[in-house]
Amino acid sequence: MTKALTTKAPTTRDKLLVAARQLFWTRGYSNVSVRDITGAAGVDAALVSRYFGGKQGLFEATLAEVAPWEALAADRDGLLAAAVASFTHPVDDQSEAASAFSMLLSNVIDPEMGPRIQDMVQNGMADPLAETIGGPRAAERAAMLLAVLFGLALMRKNFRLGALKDMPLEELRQLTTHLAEAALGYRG
Amino acid sequence: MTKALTTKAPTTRDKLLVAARQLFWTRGYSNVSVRDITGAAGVDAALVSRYFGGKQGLFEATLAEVAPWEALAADRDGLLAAAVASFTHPVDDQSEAASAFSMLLSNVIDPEMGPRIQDMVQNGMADPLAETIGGPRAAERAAMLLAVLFGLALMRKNFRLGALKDMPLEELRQLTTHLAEAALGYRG
DNA sequence: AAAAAATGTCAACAAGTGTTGACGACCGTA
DNA sequence: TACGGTCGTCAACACTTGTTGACATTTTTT
Repeated sequence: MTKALTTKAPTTRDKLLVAARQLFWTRGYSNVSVRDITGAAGVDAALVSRYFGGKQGLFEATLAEVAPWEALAADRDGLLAAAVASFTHPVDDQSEAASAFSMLLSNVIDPEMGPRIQDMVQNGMADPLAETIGGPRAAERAAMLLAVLFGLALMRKNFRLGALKDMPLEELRQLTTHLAEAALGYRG
Repeated sequence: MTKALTTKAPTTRDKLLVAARQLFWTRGYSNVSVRDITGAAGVDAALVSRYFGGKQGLFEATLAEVAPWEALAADRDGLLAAAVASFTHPVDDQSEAASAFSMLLSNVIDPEMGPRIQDMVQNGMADPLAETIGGPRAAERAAMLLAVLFGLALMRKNFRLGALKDMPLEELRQLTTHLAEAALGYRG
């Protein structure tokens, strides 16, 4: 008999995945040790190698969990609103989307995982985004939009600029939309 | 007699500072080991503790070298041009300004040095920038401008988005100016 | 019940971390 | 010539890193 439908006690593999994602996605790959993860998960350090083949495999497993950027499901008209919405969460939001973006920021700096993250953003965000935008200079405008979104997230969550970090969400969306419109409205 | 005016052979202390800055400012504090630095400087690893009291002291010494943001010397009219100029270098530029900004990016993620960097940007860039901008919502507009500048630098140098990384500098400045104007022109 | 597979525990490893102290070489001054 | 101070070299330290293998335990299958 397989897994029941009700929520069961989490397996060791799942405990590791949960703890690994929480730590990797906030502190970055190199700044998290295997013992940090296994300590948080309450399991033995040797089990990382057993279940995932090692630290790197565990990180890859957390990457496999990242869902495609929801804004890409929107059409050209709804794109701006969807993009802005997906980037404006409360600062301490732990949701999938919020964590995923901060994960990209925390790991693109990493000497080991940087190239891996670059590919994810280029192929999974910038390229499809340019396709949705269409028209002349689509790639440039897509890059500008991402710059605006990531830049604001960076200033708010990582640099913790006073003006942004305590701003009401409604005003933040307004301000983000203003910059995003400028990005999409760019004409060489 | 003190140091002569002509360029002399660099002292060990200077060799360490040069190597440390190059490595710390590109890879981030935690991703650089003392032996990485001393190896690059061609010096024994023990001398870091002797001259700077330890790895942390050496990092602080490199921070002391960072010059104030030159754009802040401009008045309100020249601000935009100066800000854009200070952020648009060739991707592989090794100049003081270019390295300083990539250093802020690489180390704000770091669990140990993050808060230190946050202070530098808040007090050394955001606050004085808001003062220069003046008027209503000066702090918000300053934050937006920094978000645009850092966001574009991030997309270009760290995420290495195809559309930006090979773009001619002239076009990059044009595009950066467009977004920067939008940031400064924001009215609640 | 017996065999086989999966699962967890523990100690240890080689390599790398930052840091320290002993030692000798050098160089200025008394 | 002696002395004192700075400088660089070397070995070692205590600690953390990721990973491995031996062993015991539990679960599943035959």
